[in-house]
Amino acid sequence: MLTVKHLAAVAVEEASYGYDRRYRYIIPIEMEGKVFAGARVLVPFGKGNRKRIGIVIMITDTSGEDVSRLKPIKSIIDSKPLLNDEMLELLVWLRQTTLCTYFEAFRTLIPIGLGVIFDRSCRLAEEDMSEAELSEKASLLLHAAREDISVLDNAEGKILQELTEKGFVIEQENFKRRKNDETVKVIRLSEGYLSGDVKAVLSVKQRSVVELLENSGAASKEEICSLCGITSAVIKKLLENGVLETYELEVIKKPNAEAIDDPDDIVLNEQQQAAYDGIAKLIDDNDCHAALLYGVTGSGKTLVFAKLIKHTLELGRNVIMLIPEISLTPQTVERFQSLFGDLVAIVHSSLSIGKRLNEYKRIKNGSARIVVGTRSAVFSPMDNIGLIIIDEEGERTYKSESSPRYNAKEIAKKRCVTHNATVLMASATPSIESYYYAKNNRYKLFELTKRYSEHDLPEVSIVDLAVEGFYGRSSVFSERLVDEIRYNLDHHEQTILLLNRRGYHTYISCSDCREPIMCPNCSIPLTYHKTNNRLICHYCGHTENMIRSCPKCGSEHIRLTGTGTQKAEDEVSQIFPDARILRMDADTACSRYAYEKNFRAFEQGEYDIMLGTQMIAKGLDFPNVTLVGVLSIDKSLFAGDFRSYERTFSLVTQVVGRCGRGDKQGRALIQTYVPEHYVLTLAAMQDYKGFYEQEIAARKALLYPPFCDTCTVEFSSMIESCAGAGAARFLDMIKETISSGKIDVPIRVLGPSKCSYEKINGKYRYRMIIKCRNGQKFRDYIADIYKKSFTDKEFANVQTFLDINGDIGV
DNA sequence: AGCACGCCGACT
DNA sequence: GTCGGCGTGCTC
Repeated sequence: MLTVKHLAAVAVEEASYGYDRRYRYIIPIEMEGKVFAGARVLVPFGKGNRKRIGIVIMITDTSGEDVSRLKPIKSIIDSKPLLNDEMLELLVWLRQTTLCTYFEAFRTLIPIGLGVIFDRSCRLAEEDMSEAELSEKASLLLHAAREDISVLDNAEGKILQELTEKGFVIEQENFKRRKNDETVKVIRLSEGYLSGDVKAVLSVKQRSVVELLENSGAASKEEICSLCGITSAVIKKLLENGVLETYELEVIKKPNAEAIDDPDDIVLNEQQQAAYDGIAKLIDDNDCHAALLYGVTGSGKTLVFAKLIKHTLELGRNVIMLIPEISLTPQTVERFQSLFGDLVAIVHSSLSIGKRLNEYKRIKNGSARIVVGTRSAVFSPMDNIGLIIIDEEGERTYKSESSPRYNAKEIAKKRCVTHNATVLMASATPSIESYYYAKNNRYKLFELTKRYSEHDLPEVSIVDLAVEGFYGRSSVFSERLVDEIRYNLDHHEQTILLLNRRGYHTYISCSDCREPIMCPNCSIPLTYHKTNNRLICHYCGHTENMIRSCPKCGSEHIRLTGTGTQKAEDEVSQIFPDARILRMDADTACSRYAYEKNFRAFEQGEYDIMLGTQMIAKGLDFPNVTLVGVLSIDKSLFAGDFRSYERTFSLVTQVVGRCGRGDKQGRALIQTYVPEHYVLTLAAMQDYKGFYEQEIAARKALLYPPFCDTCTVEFSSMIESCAGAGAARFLDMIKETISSGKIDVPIRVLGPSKCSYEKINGKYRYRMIIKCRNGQKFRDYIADIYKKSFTDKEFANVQTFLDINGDIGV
């Protein structure tokens, strides 16, 4: 072997966790110095040496080692690194802590617009060569290809390789950007015309175009047309005869955000100032810190954030601010744009690919210094971070539910360690874990207990549905709630109604055999939607026509029960025919634009009542809302996850906090069958600390986070018995480690058992909960078993995944 | 996942 | 004897 100096440790795309490793490749002499860690390369992989995209994790010296068994890199995809050292380290860490593959981690670190699709095409060499040395198979293939080139696409790797090596076939590798950068087509005078090689007799109109471009250099087609008063036909002709040419100009669009407010104008009250001072001191300290800002609803956390951001920028450092869901917090986003203008970059998943790439570039080149965004924004390629804010830190949207199953809070902490920055978590209802850490001094605790407006918290009443009369048969409204809504309508004040079920009727069953009508793919009852007279599964999206008779027994006595938002809307409009009602749920508001438009219309008083699912419960600020009605909360309370109480408490507290934000006192009514339940009574009093004391005691007694970590292992398969067998085998593998003494971490295994919704999307699901101590030792232990499952035949038809500290219910 | 190697049964 | 079944193991 010649002088090979360096090797590249490469992780390949499309590797399952079972063989996702760093593979070492020779860096050929001609690529010496051109291959970088954090850049992609194309490598031959496996027996067939099929080309795969790989990411270089590391470059090492050969140090004289025998290198003859290693393969060389085929070609370079990125001429410079996409990931810097911090991001590379984050990639490796993400894989290690969430048990995902290198490429799954890689994909979350770069915007989708930088992804490449690799495709291979082959053509035959033109020159004649002797075919004598070809093997029989290769010769056959060559002749077939001369008839029809497409046979090469499906050819056996080894034979094709022979033909390429001997020069009969030339392979071309094409990398396509998944989507073009946001570019504009620009027209300029061609090189040929400028150098005088292209001569043309120009018409008057053509002359005017050429003159324009001689002066301006380049312009878009539309600009030329309007400035010269011509149609595109003239340009087309000029392009044809080579006078003009087009090229793609990459644009970095300036967002049209202008700073119109000054953060210095914000005046903080005494409590806010105290919190600000304390947190600012942490930032100044230039060491990593974690802080929790517990502030009741309406206490003005956003103002404190604005001041802190301003302070951080003045120190020359940058800020990431995470929010749970961008479309639900348009007001927050607008607020920050009006304060900081185009220093703000907005990052979330409903942005177009081009826009996202654009924001990514603005962050990377330093022109955006504040990132406001959802979960994935925590990976923003930002240098010199001083502060990461996580607003509504208890929200479940910070936890990814698909691989890599990371929690943005953990990523934020990790990045703060690297940058010596401060992570600030904030909420009116912090997660039990966070508040526990704050009380135990792992986080610094700051509190805002006063509401910003002079009004007290709303007056909250719990309505006992077992006692209180309903307004009518099959109504979801108690008489009391109807009275309160009427009062509000009479006084021209606005009302928010929360109902956690979409659709019209939520249960369709047969009166004779009493069977509910289920989704064919999921073990979920179908929901009736009146607007299109169809049955819909809210899990997999399956829809079918409304049935006339029971599919089981043929009876025509179909019963429709249960109320969703659609029926509730119908009911409100029957009771109050003149009320203007806005329904907000996943069926009415598909796009972010629709959300914003509707919220704004409601804010401007175009509606009297807003009725919706929990999307309307949080973060919004409508001064004229003085009544909040929660139609039914019981289902959320008994959802079967150990976090159900915490989530219900948070939901009720937050929605109650939506009212009385202006200068009028607010009222809230919560309808329930369990009026005595401590979660509801404490939420009614907005007593977070009381709730925390109850909940932390329960967590301790039953051993749940923060007193342990959880690792969910889910097994799914189209074949029910396979899912069960996989789960049983996994448990056996754990047991083997115990009986052979190969385990040195404390664990407690629950299950495996069928998931409560046993079948989703046609797949049967089992899950197992492992209570553990989430550290490197446990992860190594469980990763080893997980890896083994990939080669175990019990798992042939089973998909398995692990989720550390995710949801354990459902 | 995909591909080759290898070790047993039905065939020239 | 050998062609091909798919079980097993590896992928730099």
